[in-house]
Amino acid sequence: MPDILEGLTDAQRQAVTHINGPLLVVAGPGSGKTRVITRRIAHLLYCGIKPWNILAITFTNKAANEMRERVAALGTQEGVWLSTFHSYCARVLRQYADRMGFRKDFTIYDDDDSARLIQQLMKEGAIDKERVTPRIIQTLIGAAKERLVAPEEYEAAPSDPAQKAAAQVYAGYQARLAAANAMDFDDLVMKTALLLRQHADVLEQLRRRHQFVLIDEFQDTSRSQYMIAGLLTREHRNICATGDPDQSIYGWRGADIHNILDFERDYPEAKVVFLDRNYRSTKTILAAADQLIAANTERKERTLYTNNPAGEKIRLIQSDNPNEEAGCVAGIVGQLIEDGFAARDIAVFYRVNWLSRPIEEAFLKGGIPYQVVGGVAFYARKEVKDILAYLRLASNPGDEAAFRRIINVPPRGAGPKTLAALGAWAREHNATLIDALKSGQARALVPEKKLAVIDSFLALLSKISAAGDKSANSAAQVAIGQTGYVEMLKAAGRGENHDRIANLDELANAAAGYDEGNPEGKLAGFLEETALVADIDNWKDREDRVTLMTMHAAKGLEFPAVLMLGLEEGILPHMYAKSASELEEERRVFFVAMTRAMRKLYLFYSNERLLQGSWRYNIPSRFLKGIPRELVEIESPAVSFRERPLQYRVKRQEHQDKSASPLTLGPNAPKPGMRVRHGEFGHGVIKSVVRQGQRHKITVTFGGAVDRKLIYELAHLEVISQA
DNA sequence: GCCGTATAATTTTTT
DNA sequence: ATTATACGGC
Repeated sequence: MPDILEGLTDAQRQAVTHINGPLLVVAGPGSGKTRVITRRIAHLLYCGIKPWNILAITFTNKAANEMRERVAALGTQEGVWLSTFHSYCARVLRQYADRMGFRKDFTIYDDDDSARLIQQLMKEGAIDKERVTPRIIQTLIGAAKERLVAPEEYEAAPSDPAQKAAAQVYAGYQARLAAANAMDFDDLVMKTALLLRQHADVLEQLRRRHQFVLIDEFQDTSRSQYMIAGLLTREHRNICATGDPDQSIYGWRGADIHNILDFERDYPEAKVVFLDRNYRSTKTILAAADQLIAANTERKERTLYTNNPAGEKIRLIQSDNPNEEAGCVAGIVGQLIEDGFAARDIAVFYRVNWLSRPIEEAFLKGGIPYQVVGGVAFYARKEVKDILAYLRLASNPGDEAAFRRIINVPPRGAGPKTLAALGAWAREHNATLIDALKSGQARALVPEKKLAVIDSFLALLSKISAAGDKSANSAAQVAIGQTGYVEMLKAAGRGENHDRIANLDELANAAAGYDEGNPEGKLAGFLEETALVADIDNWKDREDRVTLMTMHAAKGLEFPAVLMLGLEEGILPHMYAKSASELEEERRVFFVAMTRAMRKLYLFYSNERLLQGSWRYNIPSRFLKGIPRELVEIESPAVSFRERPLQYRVKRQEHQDKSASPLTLGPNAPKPGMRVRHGEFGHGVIKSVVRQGQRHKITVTFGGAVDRKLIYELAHLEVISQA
């Protein structure tokens, strides 16, 4: 067992070497949980378990990929099932699609597609959308699916207009999805649960395949996900759940914290391992977080500890308004960079996406390189979604959402009236909109002049489809190059459409990248990947930029320096959080955010903020009072920060003039002699470097003359000094 | 009936 | 920034 157990604590070793029977690992922030999971998989393989008998579910694709790499570094991992819950469900459903009445090339509708469909059904059903928005109905239907409630079982409280509207729409919504051979995100999970429940032979096959099941971030699994896990493991009971109740922050999406809190009730024989030692943060930061979260009641009692140094006090900075706050953030970030922090070591977190705006402006002014995670994600860009709609429609002619999106983009003379007529025909004949375009009767609805345009549209789709059988990239090339989309952008362009065209190039690149990694995937595989990417999956953690992201997106990450914004009543806790349990979840969001910080933590609140169009005076977040006073240094920007952004701005601009593109600095390549700091092993000196493609395999001599082999790009090393 | 332009309105967290 | 909506021109 060469390296598998090396450097593990007792508790970690217990979790890694436990093989048969249920295992619960309650892992505090920064306690080496990912390490335990990857070593555990490596250990299972070492013990002779076949890779294809291991199923590991992670919260994001990024986590899955990271895990795949880390397991590979310890030996082979070829064949281990490693994916998110949604990807796993999609994969299973494709295999058994016929059992659920779908074809295996079904489309996955994103939130936007499903909202549009609901809106359309509301229009057809003449439901007043002033009082009940599509969004509310979407949430209600999602909640019903989470409880595995079918449309005919859905019961609405008579007094609730939103529920009544949902009851009216739900059946039609499912019917239209089925007609389009499409599923929404909630269907992926619900239909998988139903598949396992209703088809004993399928369940049997899957049970036999997945003999060892690991589920990470267990505190954020939903009831139906828990049910899937339970069905798969009920017989062999080899389920390993890892997570932390204090980091459960997706309750609004159906996550049920009781899955982890009550794990031992359903698996009484479970071995439980607590990982309470933190290797990430300073004593100060950890103590503050530990004290804060102690106020919650829905949790497992524990006390976090660390042997790391006490470090600096947490700094609490009050501003008068968001602009001042942004100026302070830019000032502090600039100072940190001057003090030797790399931009990639710094992160700015906020509860709601729109808080990033003023910060971006301040960073632009200050010449601070940054990247925003999420917000308007790449795949949510209009032009990207349009081209993807062409690809989707070519791949699945039933995809009504895709059809409606692009039938008239660029304009083909098919407006609302034509579309309504086609839609009526399609529903009457139980056919797709594409069928409607092809049928003689429906064609009679369309003016003769337009028929040629329609025919070339249909021909184009066949062409894309044919290209899609070769590769995703070739399909994308056709969709971008031959739809007239780019010409349309250019014609409308007053300069800014260059960005859009560049985004389409990037889409083609993404498709090419997919083809390279998945030669068998073709267009359908690429489409599935684009449907299930998370914002965080696109985070370029190798680029030397300051990261801006929501506190939710920050889960699982760590940064030497963290700045948290908008710590005010109404924002964190958010104004929508009312019940006691919702407030506890808000506190956990705060906890998750602060425990990302390794060495420096800054907390910001502003006295005034623009909320929903009007300026409001905010009071500081109640959670700030949950942090022991002696761990915090309270500062007013007027005293220590107001001038710094200006100084910094001047400096950075001078620097910018000299360097051609300051925003594209790559990470420094490792060199022997370089002094580095590792979160767990401490300070060390790089002894040797071996290049492996994009990666560098390095040997580092840490304090106490211990040599360790690390992958430079994965080890999260802090560079103390160059060689 | 469709197309283009202009105007106003709107933001919790996300697979 | 995107989208819903209205209006005038074709």
